[in-house]
Amino acid sequence: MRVKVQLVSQINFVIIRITMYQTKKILREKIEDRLKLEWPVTAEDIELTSTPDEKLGDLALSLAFPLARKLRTNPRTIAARAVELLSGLEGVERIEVAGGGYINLFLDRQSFFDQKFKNLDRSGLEPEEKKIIVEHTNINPNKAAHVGHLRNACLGDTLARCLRYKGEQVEVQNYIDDTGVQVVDVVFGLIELEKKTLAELEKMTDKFDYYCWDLYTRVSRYLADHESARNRKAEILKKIEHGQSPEADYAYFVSRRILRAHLATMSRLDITYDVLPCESSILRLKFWEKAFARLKEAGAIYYSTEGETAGCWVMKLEDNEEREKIIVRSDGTLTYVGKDIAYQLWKFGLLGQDFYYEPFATTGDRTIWISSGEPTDYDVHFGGGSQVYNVIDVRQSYLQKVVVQGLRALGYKQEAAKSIHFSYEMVALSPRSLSEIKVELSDEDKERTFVEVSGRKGLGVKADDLIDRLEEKALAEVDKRNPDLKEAAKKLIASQIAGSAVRYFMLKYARNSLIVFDFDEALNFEGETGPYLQYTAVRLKSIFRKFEEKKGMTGQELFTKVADSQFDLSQLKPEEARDFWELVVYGSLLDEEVLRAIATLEFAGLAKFTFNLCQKINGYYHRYSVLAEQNEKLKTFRLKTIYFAHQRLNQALDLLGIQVPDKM
RNA sequence: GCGCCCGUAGCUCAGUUGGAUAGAGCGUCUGACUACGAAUCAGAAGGCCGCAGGUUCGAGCCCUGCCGGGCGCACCA
Repeated sequence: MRVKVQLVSQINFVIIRITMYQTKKILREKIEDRLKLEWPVTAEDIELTSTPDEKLGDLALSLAFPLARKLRTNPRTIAARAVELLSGLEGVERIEVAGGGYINLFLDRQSFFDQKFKNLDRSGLEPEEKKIIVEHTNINPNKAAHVGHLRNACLGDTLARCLRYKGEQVEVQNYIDDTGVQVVDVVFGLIELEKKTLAELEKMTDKFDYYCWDLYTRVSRYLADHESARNRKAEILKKIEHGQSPEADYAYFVSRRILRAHLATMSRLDITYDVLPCESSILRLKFWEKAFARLKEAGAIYYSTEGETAGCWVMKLEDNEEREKIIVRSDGTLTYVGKDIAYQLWKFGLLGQDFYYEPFATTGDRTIWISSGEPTDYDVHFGGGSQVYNVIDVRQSYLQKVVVQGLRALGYKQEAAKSIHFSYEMVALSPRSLSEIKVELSDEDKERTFVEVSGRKGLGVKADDLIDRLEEKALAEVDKRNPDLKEAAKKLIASQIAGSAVRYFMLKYARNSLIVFDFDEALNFEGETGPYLQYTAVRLKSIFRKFEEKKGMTGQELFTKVADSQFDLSQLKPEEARDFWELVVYGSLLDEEVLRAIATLEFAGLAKFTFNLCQKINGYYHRYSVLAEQNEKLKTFRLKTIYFAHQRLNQALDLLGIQVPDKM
């Protein structure tokens, strides 16, 4: 079932962005001012890191080590002098030398607490780009989506969320290759093997993407075995590229129908798009011709007259003079790279031309627009970004380099530098998962410890199958714990749990790490998983629900309206003071984690951070009862503490695309 | 052959861009539900960080070589 889900982002936590990022920023400047009077230090030398243990301090400087080398003296001497120079720093309680020369800072907790909990909306994060384009998903519209596509979409969607959190304007594009060879294969199958008319296809109601998944595999095998059929395939390709033919009508029908299936699959994970640029529109509007003329003019490509590439337009590779990449084939047709160069130019607004658009679908209150080669009634525009992320797996690194080289050759140095290939490793299948989906392996594949997902071979775990299984399992768990809920509510919750499981699973691995997909791991709801994070947030939510029921006051009202001076940190027992502090400091690191994630294009750290935050939260309220606390001041203090943690967690979960139900 | 990536606990993986005692989850073993929700929490065991050199105050991280595995190098995308 497809459940329309609400975006979590708009409601609760618009205001609260308590962050260590800003504290560090201010401290760094002050430290630099003081130290540079005596030593040759710059802002970059002053890196405030966390200490390995809370007892050692809150923030650490290791600059004594490199400085000692430069000044030919002892790190401890430097550190000791630095402590003198930094004495009385605002917001810092004391400074100590530790180890071989670490300078450890202990923040003034009361003032950090007071200040941070008052200045709620000062994050210190600022946008740097005019507009950022994130291209992801990009599934050939000829078959069902599989787990490999899910990794791509989860990474791309999370990147977009992080960039938006930072304050950037983000446009999410999903490129649709509706005239490519993969669609051609399925059209060939429908016409030549299945002998289906368009009218018959339109009557097919269920799982068209699954039907095409099988058909595509059959066609691939058929074409491998029947060389004579390849002429017919080539003919279909040309007709589809040219448009205005029965074959093109099939391609249009297939690609749109499958595209809708993909969008439905992705919406199950709360993933959506702004615009769907189609290859057919690029061809119709002759984007390539413009790019072609410019590439020729700039001498970026040339007509080859000898060797294997005779009769083709080719590009020499910058890093390897020996090699050349064919851009236009000897029969005059365009390779994928050629189209991609034109597309990349358009993304930066360098083509001097835009697509036409029309609405294709809506998710929530957002419209998804699709490109058109013909004028429409809608005055909307896309593209024209100042920075572009292409989320594409690592196997296409070489082609991405060629695209960027094309931009550089045209003199667009800036845009070339701002073209970022977000590469990631593929998803492969374990032998066990293969036996679960009952596929037969070639003898060669049987020797391997894992097998690459392949749409052509039909080797893959379909995205909807995985999500279905997760929902089924989640529904059973929800039913067990909340038997009184209505059926629709249970299903909605199950879908949210399934989504969180998929998303966390796809994000927890570093992008360079190959995922060998295993059902047992993906279906796990305990430990470091999406549902664990969700569960933590749900329990916090219910604490505040109960609080509101009793007191008629929301957590936010308590947090923002009840004065901080009511409670003095020194009244806490040392153990609780420590646990409180650890939770607050850790929670305040979120913004830095987001910036790091963007800088390194690595979300595993953000996922792990969120998980660790959950562990700390669970531990905290396990040790200190909140609503049952008799001392009202202490109770208020604890409520505010977990409210803060709750908000930070909600923000982190929103970035990971994980939704928080009321119960689960 | 050339290029890129990976090798860390029994398994799956982190490791903050060279910093303090290498961390999680799963699995195994102990313990905690008359509940602010046990999808949880507390604890234990488990490591020549593939191997060998080098760089330096300091290396899982950087350099070189080797071993093992993967992916690219199409007139496919």
